[in-house]
Formats: sequence, C-alpha cells, structure tokens
Amino acid sequence: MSAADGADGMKVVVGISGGVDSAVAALLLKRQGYAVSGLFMKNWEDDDEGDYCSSRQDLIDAASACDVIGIDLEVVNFSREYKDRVFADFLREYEAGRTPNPDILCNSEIKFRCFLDHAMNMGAERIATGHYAQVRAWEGNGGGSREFQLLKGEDGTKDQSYFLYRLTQAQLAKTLFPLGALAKREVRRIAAEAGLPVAAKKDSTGICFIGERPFREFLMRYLPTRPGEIRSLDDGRVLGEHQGLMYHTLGQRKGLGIGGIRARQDAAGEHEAWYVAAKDVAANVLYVVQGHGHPALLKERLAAVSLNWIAGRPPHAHWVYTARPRYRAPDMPCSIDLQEGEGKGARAEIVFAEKQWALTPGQSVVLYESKVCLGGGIIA
RNA sequence: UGGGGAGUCGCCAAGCUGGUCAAGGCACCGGAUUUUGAUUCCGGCAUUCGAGGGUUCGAAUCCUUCCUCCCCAG
Repeated sequence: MSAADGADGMKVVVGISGGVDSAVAALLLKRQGYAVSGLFMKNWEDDDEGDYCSSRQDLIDAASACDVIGIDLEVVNFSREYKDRVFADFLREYEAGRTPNPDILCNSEIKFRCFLDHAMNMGAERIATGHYAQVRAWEGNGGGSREFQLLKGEDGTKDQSYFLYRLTQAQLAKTLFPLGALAKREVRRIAAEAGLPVAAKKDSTGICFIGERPFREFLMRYLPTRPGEIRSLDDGRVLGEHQGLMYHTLGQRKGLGIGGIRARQDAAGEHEAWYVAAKDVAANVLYVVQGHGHPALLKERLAAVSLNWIAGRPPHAHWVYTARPRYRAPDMPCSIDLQEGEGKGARAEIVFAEKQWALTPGQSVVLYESKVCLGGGIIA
C-alpha cells in the first residue's frame, strides 16, 4: 500500500457496484485520507424489466453504502460504449464459434478507460475498484523510470488479476486496488463492523452487467438459432442435434441431451457423460467425446493472439512462467515462444508442462511470474 | 397373424428359480462453488414395470388374452 504516503486529500473516484467489495474499497480509502467519491456505472440497458434486472437493486445498495461511508455517489451510463466495444466483440466471437470472456474486455475498455477518463475529467487523480489485485510501482528499471506491475491479490481464492491482464502502464498508473492485500472474509468483517448494509450481500456472478439470467435464452435474443448435428469425434456417428454451436463451449457437458446409447456402456450398463470436444463452424457440427478423461480434451500447447503485455514489452521467451488458460484454473508451469515480433500480428505459443483440460478458443490465457501478472492473450 | 425374440423412468439398463423388487449410468431439474462460458460437488428424479384378466397371503417376475416392435420365413 505505497499509496498511503500520498493519500493526503488526493482525489479518488471509486467504482461502486452495489456489492461489498467496492463499498469496502471506498471505505478504506476514505479512512486513509483520500478525498473519495463514488461512481456507479450503468453499462447495460435492459430491454425488459424482468426478474434478472438486478441493476436497480444494485444502485439502491450502492447509494445506501455510500450514505453510510459518507461519500457522494454519481451515476454514469456507459451502456453505449459497452455495446460498441464489448458486446459487439462478444457477439462476433460467438458467431465465430469461440467462447469470449466479456468481463476482461469490460475492464480494459469500460472500467479502466471510460470510467478512468470520466474520473480524470472530474478532476480525480486516481480511480479505484474493489478488485482483488495489487499494483506495485517498480523503480528498478534504471534511468529513474517507474514501471507499474500488476500483482495477484493476496487472497489466492479471490484473486482477480486474471480479469485485468489487458491493462496498460497508463491505466495502472492511475489505479488503486484497496482490497489487494485483504482476504474476502476480512472484507466482509470490515463491512459488518462499519455497518454497511451490503456486508452480507451474496457475491455476484455471471457476466458483468448482463447478470445471472439464463445464458441460452439471452444469447438467443441476439444470435440466430442454427440447429445442426452432434457427432462423436471418435467414429463420426450422429448422436443428436444441437440448437446452435454458440450454446456450447469446449469441455461442456450440460445441454447436450445425449442419454444412453446402446453399445456405448460397460458390462454393468454404466455410461460415461459426453463432453464437447470440437466445433466445426463451417459444417455447423458439434463434436463430442465420452468421458471426462478423454484424450481429445487434453492438450499441452496453445497459440495466443491479441496479446497484451503489462510492462509494454513481451516477456523473455524460453523462460519458465506459469499460466492460467481460464479463470480459476491453477497456475500451470509453461514456456512461451513469441512469434512475429510485436504489434498486432504478434502471436505467442505456450507449452504447458502438463496437458491442460479443454483449452478453449476465445478464452484468455494469462501469464504469471510468481505473483506478477505479465499479461496474456486470447487463445486462438 | 408360419417360426423365433422383445416390450421396466426422456435414453440405455439390472431385476424375470414370485415376498422392502422397482438397482445403476446418461439425460433432465434444483442447490453449492464461480465476477466469462464451463468444469466439479451435493440433492431430486418410475406407488410403477405395454394393456386387460387370472393364479397366489403376496407378481415386474407364473398363466392367459390383446396391442406394439424386431428377426427369420414369405
């Protein structure tokens, strides 16, 4: 928390979501002597006022939390930007048969761009969020230049650096993560002791701003349904029909609807579950495989594109790092090989020490060196 | 309508020498976990065994009639 030294009245705008984390982030900054104000982002216009519209309640919770903390709350609407920069990409990826992670783009394009710009225009010097991650200013670069590093949150079970790997030096330079050194349970305890009404509020899940509504139903509103065959990867046999490739992702079990198949079970009549192993977008065929341990689900290498390196330059190739090929995957030792230099065409080849389960195109692979998040890219 | 075989939960599939006998798997549903999509974990899931009749203290299991399907014959 090197920020504390400069706290003295520095103006910080905190993104307040209506959950515990951001409320405690604001509370802690205020206690540290910052001039704190809150900002609630509305990034999604609900076309229906259905049960899944929790944004109204979130705003109410945000307001009451700010009231207790004693800070102002402003509401901004970035739904236009969200739609253009995050949602459009999200749909494009699904159409291409990949499985995007919109929350990562939401961070780099909305929270740490639109929100950051807005806060700066308000005269703030920093922004803060309730992410479990840390920023460290690193002076060791010679020439007195500072470099900002993104570190994992201390609470390993809640670490959210994965979602932040697309941030840049400029963004990190303006960012505070007050919860980075705390454990979730401490955050809840602080919230409870401070009398924050959201102290016991359940953690939110689901795509940010879209919420926890049924995913299929949601996608259906934006992408046309295209039924096609489900075939066994091993023998090509048709096992069923899917309603659209976008409803399935690699490694997915639910939703295939494949029940018992004669001659596909052991002597006791037992029958392993089926998992998605591949998609043929051109032919609109979904390939499945039987058994969680099927070899088609395990691969040790992947290619990543659309790379972002937090330091502004790629890491040394042929070094041993760890990487996460999906959120909440454990860090796995790997080596990296960079191709085609830097820039847009850059591509990285990552080889894991052990085979990884269901490496999925569209998902992000994030590289770490111990606690330092180096950046990453999108699995091709 | 000659011979043979089979009809048990959405799909497979135990049980068919009559007595907690309606296993199990997959699918599905619900919950837990989770700031993506998933995975994983826990829980639920046939008062009924193609239909009717009969034997029996008691039948999915025995008898019988009918219906349906499959194979070989035609």
